[in-house]
Amino acid sequence: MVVMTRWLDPDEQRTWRAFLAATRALMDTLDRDLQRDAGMPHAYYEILVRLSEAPERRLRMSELAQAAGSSRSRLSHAVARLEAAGWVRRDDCPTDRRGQIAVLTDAGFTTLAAAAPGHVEGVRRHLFDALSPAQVDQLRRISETLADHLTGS
Amino acid sequence: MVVMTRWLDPDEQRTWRAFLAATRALMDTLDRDLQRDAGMPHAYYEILVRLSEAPERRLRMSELAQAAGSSRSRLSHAVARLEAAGWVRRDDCPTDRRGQIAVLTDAGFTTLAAAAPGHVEGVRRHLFDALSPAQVDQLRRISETLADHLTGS
DNA sequence: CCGAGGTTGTTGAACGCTCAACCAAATCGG
DNA sequence: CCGATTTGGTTGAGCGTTCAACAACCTCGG
Repeated sequence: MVVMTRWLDPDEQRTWRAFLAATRALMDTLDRDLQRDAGMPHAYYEILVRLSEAPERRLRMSELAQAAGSSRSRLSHAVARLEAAGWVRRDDCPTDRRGQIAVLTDAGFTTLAAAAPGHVEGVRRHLFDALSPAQVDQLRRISETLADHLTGS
Repeated sequence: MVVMTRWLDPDEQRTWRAFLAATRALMDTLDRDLQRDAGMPHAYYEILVRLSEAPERRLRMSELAQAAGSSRSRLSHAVARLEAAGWVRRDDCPTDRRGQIAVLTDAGFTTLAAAAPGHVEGVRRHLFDALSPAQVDQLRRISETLADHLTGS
């Protein structure tokens, strides 16, 4: 059976391309700034953030992967690098002998604290300063809807 | 001089994290689908799209990089791969001996035509179907504002 | 016409991500 | 209690991106 493709109309085209351009430019900028100023990509920064917010700054690998929106494999590679940098340590899990627990070290926390102001400033300048309060609200609703829609299917 | 960091308030935090989660999930999904169904990452798909829309399906490397939102280096590597796949050809530029012109081959066009319906369907399902018409309009304005703000600074 | 400086495009190394394969440990069904 | 299945995490290969360095060419002032 032949199914007709529901192509994008001109308005949707325009929206989609603007969305692509905007998100790419935004992420590229933040990523480059973070790499330059803190020596780490945004994905690693986010891992450190999630760890810093966890009780005792420790999380099971799989929970950390979930929180950071990362695959297990990606996280495993990433934590290996973060461990080599001295920013994260691996502990064995007492209740599950398969488990590993990633722990943010003091050095990791210090590095994160040094990187955060510059990064937040970038997010503010490149995202929030460009939008009206109403648009920020719209963006929140849109993003939450999309995130629900994508992770719930 | 010490400058106070303008931290994100809770609403901004929530917006930023939802935005991160949504864009990451969306791009990951589309990228994976495209890789599975068409054997190419989204960045390569976009290069083929831009070429297909150009007069005679040919563009100077630097214009193509601009159009696809890519660095020169990235495009150079990408076109090398696309050429190896037989989807793109390189011609010399007649007016500038430094120049190279990327040309979409018939095989490239055929591959793109085969990949497009599935990809567009994905964009529709994961983005437009989840949003109201008003939200699509909001997203367009927000994206255009951000893109202007980022590329114009 | 010449040389300085800018532009175009490529290259190779380092790095991060993906995917599939894999091991070890936990859990489930009978 | 035992085998089958599932879960947690790691590994290595292949690929795409970045960055810095580079070569070739153009351009513009003098």
